[in-house]
Amino acid sequence: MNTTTTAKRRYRGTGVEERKAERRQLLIDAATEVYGRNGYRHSGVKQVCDAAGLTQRYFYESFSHSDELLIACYEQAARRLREENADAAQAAGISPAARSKAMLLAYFQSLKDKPLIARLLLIEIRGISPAVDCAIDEALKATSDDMARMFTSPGQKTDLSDELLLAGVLGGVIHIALHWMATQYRAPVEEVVETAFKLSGSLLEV
Amino acid sequence: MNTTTTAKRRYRGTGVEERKAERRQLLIDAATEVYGRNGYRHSGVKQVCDAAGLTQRYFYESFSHSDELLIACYEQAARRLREENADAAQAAGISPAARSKAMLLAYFQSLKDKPLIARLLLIEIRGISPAVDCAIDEALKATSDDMARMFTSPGQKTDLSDELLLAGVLGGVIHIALHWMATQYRAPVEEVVETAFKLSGSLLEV
DNA sequence: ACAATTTGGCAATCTAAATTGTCAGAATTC
DNA sequence: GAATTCTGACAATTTAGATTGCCAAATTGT
Repeated sequence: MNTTTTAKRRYRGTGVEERKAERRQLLIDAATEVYGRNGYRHSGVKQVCDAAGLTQRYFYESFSHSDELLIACYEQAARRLREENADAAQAAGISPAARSKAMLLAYFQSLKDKPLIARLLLIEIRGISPAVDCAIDEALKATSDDMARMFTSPGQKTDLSDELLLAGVLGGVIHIALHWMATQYRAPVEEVVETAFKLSGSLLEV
Repeated sequence: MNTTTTAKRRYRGTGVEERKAERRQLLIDAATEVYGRNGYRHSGVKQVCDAAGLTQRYFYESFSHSDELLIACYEQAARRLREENADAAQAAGISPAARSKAMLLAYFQSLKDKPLIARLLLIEIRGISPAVDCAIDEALKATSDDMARMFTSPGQKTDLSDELLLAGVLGGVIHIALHWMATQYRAPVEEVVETAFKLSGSLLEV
């Protein structure tokens, strides 16, 4: 049906591995879209393959379970979001307040710009399988570390090792995002950032 | 097999409705246990019925979908928890700080005492179906309202209508609980309460 | 004791989806 | 242009579980 995909076919020219990797990435991107739209547990292998323009046969070429694909999607999305946030924070100078605000702005703006990814990252994601939960925990831990770094000035030796409080602030930020999403992103992003910043005040007043 | 259940059998003596209601409650209690232990999506109708000492036939007598039972379990657990918290807060006097601390203590203590219910309420619960999500949102909204009431002294006219901030603080409290649970409730409850209280400081400084 | 009702167990059915298998035709290499 | 490899479509198989149907045993009212 799709002769557009034919354009990239060179088989033997580019090694088998490369084409295989292309298909894998195609599946990840399509799945990110589908999962974000329907939710993981309301999407099937077939649906994802159709969206990717591939047949089910290729699904099993790259992934053994559905979970594996979900994890790949989640990790890709989470990594990109973290990178964007880190870049934004970098660009904001060294003041903890300025950096954390920049980071929050980047975070919320991304969620608004890519609502499907927001859904993938924040909703319907827990409890699929232990492996998925594990990937989530790792991503949250990494984000939590990022946050701790934002709130500490370079020379400062403030102890932001209070994991519980960090987890709480991060959870708060996530729920602010969830509430914002549930209300169709009605509030302006600046207001949301301000609210999240207020919440994280407990980290600054050490 | 169970002749213990026979003790309550009186059929015609107690009306059909009453026995039906008993069975329904039996299912809810058993399901709360099973869902808390395995997670909803890894539990089946059969498993729940076995745990309740009833056959699958009776499941369909009281519920048309599995979802319906899940919602019933969730609502019962959420309602009880809110009641306990409200009672604890009541008993703590009128100072907002004292009341909110009492409420937080009651909340975390309950989660520790009933880890299965904690799992049911906080994990693996989102995204089952729109109806379930709706029940969750309602429960969270109610809890959020409770919180707003705790943080306002009776005579005060402080405006705690900032839904976004309330959602954030509640989310933070939930994630503190999640982190606590994930680390086998290692930290003493007082410390957890203190952390949550610190986080909610942004509500008091108005 | 006997008829009527309720119960519990389990088999049969239905559904949906994952996973595997087959194969004809397209593209590539030589 | 013939042999080889890759592709896409789809059928067949498996699996898992929900949902329904049936019946013999237990319980009750008379």
